[in-house]
Amino acid sequence: MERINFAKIEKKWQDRWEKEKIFEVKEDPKKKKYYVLEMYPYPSGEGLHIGHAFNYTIGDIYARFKRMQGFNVLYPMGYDSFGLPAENAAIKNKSHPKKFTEDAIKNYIKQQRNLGLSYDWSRKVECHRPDFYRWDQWIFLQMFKKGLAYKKSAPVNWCRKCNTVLANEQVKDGKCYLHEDTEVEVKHLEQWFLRTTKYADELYEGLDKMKDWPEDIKAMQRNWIGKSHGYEIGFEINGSKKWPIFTTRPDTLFGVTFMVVSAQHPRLHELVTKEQKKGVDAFLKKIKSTSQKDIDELEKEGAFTGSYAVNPATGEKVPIWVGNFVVADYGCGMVMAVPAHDQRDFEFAKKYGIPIKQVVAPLFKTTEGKDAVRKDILDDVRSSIFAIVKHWSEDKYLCLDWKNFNWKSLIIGEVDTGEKFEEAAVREVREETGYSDIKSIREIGFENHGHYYAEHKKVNRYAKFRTFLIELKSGKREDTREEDTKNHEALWVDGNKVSHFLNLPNNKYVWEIYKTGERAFIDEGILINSGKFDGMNNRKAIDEIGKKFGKKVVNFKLRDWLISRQRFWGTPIPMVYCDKCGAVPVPEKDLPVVLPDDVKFTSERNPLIGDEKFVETKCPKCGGVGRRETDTMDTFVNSSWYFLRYCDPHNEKEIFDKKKVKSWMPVDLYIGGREHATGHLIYSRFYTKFLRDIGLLGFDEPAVRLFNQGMVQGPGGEKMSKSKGNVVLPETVSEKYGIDSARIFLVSLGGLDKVRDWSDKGAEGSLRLVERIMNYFDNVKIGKSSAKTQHKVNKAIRDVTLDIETMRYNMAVIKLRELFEGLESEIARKDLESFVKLLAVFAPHVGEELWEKLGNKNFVSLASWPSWDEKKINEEFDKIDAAVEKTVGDILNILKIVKGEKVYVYVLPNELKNYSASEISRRVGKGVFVFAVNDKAKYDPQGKAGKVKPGRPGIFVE
RNA sequence: GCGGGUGUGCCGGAGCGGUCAAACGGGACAGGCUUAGGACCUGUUAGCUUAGUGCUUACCUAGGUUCGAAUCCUAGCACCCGCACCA
Repeated sequence: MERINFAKIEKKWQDRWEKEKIFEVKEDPKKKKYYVLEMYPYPSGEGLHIGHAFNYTIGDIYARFKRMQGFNVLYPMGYDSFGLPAENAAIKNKSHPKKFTEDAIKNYIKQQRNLGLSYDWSRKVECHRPDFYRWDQWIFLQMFKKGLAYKKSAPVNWCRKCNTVLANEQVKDGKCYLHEDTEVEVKHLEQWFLRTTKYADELYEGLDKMKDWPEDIKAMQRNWIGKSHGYEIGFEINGSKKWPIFTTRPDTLFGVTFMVVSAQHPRLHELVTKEQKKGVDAFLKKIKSTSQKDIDELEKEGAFTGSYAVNPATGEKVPIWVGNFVVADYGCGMVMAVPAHDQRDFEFAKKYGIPIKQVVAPLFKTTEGKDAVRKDILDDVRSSIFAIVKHWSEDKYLCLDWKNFNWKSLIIGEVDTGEKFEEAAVREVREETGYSDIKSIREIGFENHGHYYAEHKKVNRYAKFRTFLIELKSGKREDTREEDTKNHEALWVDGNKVSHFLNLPNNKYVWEIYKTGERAFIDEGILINSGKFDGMNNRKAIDEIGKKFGKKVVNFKLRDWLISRQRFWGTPIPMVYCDKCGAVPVPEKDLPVVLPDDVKFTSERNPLIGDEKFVETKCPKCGGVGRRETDTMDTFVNSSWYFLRYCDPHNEKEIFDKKKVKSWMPVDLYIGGREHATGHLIYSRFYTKFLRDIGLLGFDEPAVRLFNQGMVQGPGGEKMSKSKGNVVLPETVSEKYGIDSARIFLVSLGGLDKVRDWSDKGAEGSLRLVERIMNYFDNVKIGKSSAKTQHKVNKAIRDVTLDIETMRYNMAVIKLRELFEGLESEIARKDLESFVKLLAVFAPHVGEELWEKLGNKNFVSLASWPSWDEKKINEEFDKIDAAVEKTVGDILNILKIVKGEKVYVYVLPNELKNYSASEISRRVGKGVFVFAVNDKAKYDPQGKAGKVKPGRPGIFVE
């Protein structure tokens, strides 16, 4: 087959599309709008790789599809052109980041054009241009007016490599999001923040309504915003002021034995007494010197401040510690510590010898079987013990087998009046087993309660158990009384078999605690040591105790967005500092504050700082000497609203025309990477809500539907990277297979949201398809479609339409393939055109070429999407195909037996239609003569065909 | 620890109650076409078996629901991803 010159075809159509501006759109009240958007890229010097191509192809296919369906499709592209790499490149080459950036953009545009993407290029936005970033500054001023932009001193994340601070969202795993090898340091600086927390609740609750966003992204945002319900409880400190603390577990209030304040708490010094200052300072110094990495596995540490708080529930005085595990800006920066019921507090208390007070006890209530609590019998409340008795020389434990009750237990016993628990444990072991030579005894875990029917005593027993480990010194035994031992047999059980041996849940539980080590009890249980709340279920007690001692509050993990960056290549923050007036906003009429073009990039330092022309200005308020803010904004500020600017990209009077935005927004389909889940995708939601509240927008969320594409990896399943040398470039791919084949290949590799590996073999497969299609068009006869063809075409239109709609492009391509396989050598023009239309969204250049070949003068890109006729779809045809399939198999089987001879095959068309004979003939190859026959008797004198089962085609051989 | 997700043939990957030994592609193998072919066409690709069939074992594992399960439920295992000292 002659090689097709894809490069020529691609160029031809890309030029025509551009020349005739067919993808440029205007608002049109007569058409329904559809806004398809891919996250605009940072124009890096490296250009696009095949992963980008995949990303854009997803959107392009959808945009083309919607356009052909008659929607007025807005499908723009732009560049996130502020950012560090450009600045670093400028420093390296002693040039200006603008030059670097604009070169990179040119390259991007060229590459994207070559992918055949149907962007409306007239709407391109580039955020490094003053006509864009002046509106960043304008929004900042609106936020400033509303108190949503503010400056404060705070501990901030500093990246040494970026030489600037970072937002919380830009710190991943303690590392900088741009430099995975660089640990973020903490610095205390005056910085500008945007008050994202004002919208925390709406950002959180709004997620429930976003049905067309992926679950995982919404989960990540929920987790990031971190809404939690709890109570604020005031603790009196040092006899005077009340400090509030936040807790989700007020049910454990009676168990508070100390308080912990954050080491970063701004009011820490008020708590530290003279006597303790030295200790606290030493502690603070120590934790400052620990690197972020160590903090990850850090043990809980702290120091006593010397102050005390009063527990409002018990009136007890408890010490206040400073600790490294309390976050300063979450909740109140101080926590009530309940070591018995919080694992962190538990570890801290163990380490510093602080008392542990249990206030919740696990309850094991038997509700089934013969031991189930009986309703008609009163409870008998008793104090009881479990004893874990360890063998004097081996790893064995003494257990009881209660044959008549089907219990397998540890040593269980009741505490007599006036007796201590330990004494009872020792006594019970002696009475029930005879062992009496004890080396040591210690308590294990917490009190736990059992509620069951005790058959041997005929009572409902409510037992409060404490557990003791008793180690024997020797096997010395005393005599036992028969009445104590008649119900059970004492056995020594191997340490690793005890867990299987025991069959009572509470026994299993205390054994588990003994084996795995003691820890805080955090599960559901019954309150104890809690005054009048004793006996209450702790879940219920959360509200009961919370209400009594505090007030209900909601807390968020989300922090305000730190937007100051100590770098040049970003939007200047429009503020002026004046000795008299303080921080003064630049008046709107003076916007934009423009980045100078003539600065020298000589060092790592932000060159704005030394640029007197930029810095020196007048105070807008008093006219006196003013100095401009030299920090710039985080680049995520630009991406928080760029999608609005596409609606009205050249407006010089205002940020955008409200009417235009109203007619295009919100984005109907937003495509981009998962990595933006908790950054860009939260920021842009925040901006949308703010702009709505100042009256510019009439909707709540920027994007109706979000789609996260999967990553494209290198051939071996490895991430593409320059260092590995496995980067696949779209240019190379285009040259080898044509970009249309590559587009088809990329989207056929399985779900679009799944990871995929590039493979040359796979791309060849798609190329074969494209070549076969083009070849078919060279030979096809245009005439009439058979009913079968009509069936196939209509069914394919229906299926492909649905598959594209639901973004199952891989399935759509398969349906297209199947359709193509089934096309016959003669076909109606309309059906052939439908096929081209379906193909054209995936393979736009080839689509146009074939469209033209069919004699069309317009563009298939603007043709209307084919509709299908349900009446033409007849599943019978698929059954016939299956029958043909089967018959071919059968014939080939027969051929194996009658090898080498001429074979005549007669096909009885009980299931097959007449035309199937030629299809069968084609597939079984030469040397076999296939005939369709109607008169069975005539061709089948022996009646062989009669043996054929109904529902299958009959064949027989002459 | 919390949260999201995934487990199917040699590989990628459809299927999500019967029409499933399981689409489609890739690979491998066989045959045809041809001077030749890495190009194209046709077929095979769990095992056994038959002249068009039938059977067995199969969709991570173990149970369950059902006349019937790759598909639904329960438990477990494995892997991937995100967040994580958030009180």
